[in-house]
Amino acid sequence: MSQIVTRFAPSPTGFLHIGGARTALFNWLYARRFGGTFLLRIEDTDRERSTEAAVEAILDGLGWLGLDWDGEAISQFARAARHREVAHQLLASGGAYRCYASPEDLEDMRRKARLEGKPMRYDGRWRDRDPAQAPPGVAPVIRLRARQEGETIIDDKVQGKVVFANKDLDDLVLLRSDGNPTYMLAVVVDDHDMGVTNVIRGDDHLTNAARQTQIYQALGWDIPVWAHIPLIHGPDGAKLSKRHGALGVDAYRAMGYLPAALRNYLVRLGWSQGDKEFFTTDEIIAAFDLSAIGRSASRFDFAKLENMNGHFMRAMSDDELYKALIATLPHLPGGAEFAAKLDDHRRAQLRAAIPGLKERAKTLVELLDGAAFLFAERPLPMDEKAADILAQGGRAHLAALLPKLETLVEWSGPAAEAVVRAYAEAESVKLGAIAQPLRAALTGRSTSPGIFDVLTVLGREESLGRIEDQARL
RNA sequence: GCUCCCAUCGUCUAGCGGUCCAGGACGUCGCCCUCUCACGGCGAAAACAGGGGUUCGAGCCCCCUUGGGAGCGCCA
Repeated sequence: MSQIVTRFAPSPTGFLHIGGARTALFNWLYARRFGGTFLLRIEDTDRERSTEAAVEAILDGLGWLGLDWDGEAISQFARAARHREVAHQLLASGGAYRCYASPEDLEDMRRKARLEGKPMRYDGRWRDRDPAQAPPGVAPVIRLRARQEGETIIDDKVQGKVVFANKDLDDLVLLRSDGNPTYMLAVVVDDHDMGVTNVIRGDDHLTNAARQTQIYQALGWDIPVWAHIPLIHGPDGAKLSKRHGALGVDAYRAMGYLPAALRNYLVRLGWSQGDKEFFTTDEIIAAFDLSAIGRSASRFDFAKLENMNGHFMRAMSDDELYKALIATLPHLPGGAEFAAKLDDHRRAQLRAAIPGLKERAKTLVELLDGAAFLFAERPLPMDEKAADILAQGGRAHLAALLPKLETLVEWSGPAAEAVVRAYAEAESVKLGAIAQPLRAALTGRSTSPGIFDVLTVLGREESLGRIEDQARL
């Protein structure tokens, strides 16, 4: 088997959205699976809409997702001369011809086609016309002299065999009148020159594959193996657009998702291996194959992503998770302010709190939120539920408990627990009746990690201070 | 309109003619665990779009209908 070469070819007209990320992932996986090469090509031939910022966003997004490409990213625009060369080569061989039809002519064709209920098709008026008849002063385009009879067959790894009648495919433009290549030409030339063996992309390109096949044939080049994967839809089943769901991958980072979780989720959207849901990246690489990809579009479901992310967080070691949180801080809402407050003491507290926190968080955002009590300053603001707990007899318990806690020689979870339990027993109340007021006083909320863990992480001085603040009111 | 693709629980999916009165996961709802919230455990409700064939037998094959989607540019 020859060496596999795949590529991801985004156009830098905006951020890297989730659909593009999945396409990149599949290409990356396929290359990694078969020991091949994964290339990146920026399709920046549309100078009007391409921006440097978008290129940056795409590279950043791929980097964050862990999809490393081989070699330098290639700029399609920089290869325009080569595209022109190929167009002229085709012209010389008779595989293409100059077309002098004006935009108005084309508009007429379009109108007529619509009137007759037919799809717009270039009528080939210059296909066999003597160029001597060219109207003066009109810059021609170069069109492919496509086969008009027979069929063009796409043997697709995902879609199966798809047949297009050549009569339905017209003579596409290869080179614009301004001398710039079209996407169709550029893709074929670049994929060929880059040695791309497998083209994996969204199935919105399926009909393009037929047109590109014709170009390959005219050039006498080998046709790559096609794999057109189904698109992702938004939660409501409609096409993923900026209105709903089609966020840039940076947004997913800001929502606190882990790259490994997002990869797992994305690959399971359309690809499966029996009932297995969770995969390490190595497992996916080992198991991935195009033949297991379904052909129907799927919806993006945040609930499942979130659940999956929670699994990944819990599966991580405390150290890894801690590092991931710190590294992601600049991207999380409120993360920058949080980072500013991080001194050595607080880093240690945060690290110590991770085991209790990670059971309760599905995203890094939730993890950060759960850690908020560590950084709260006395006197703590109480949320509504916490205030309720304290108002309904909680304060009295705290006042009674405080001196007992103050006598503790050794400040530890088990020691504090012994005191609290003894007190609850003496008062003939359930542990919860004491734990909840404590929680309220210590965190300002009605939910938190185990209360004895909180006591430990906060330390003696801060804990007693917070309890006293509430006991005194 | 034309061409092409698709169709199993709300969602992602398993199923490659009999072992499926359809399995798993998320979500939902109970119960258990329990200092709260989570986690975890147990359990429940929940689907083969409809209609024709083919076959001894169809979720799996064929056709039609319906419903989704994509493409039809001198955009990519």
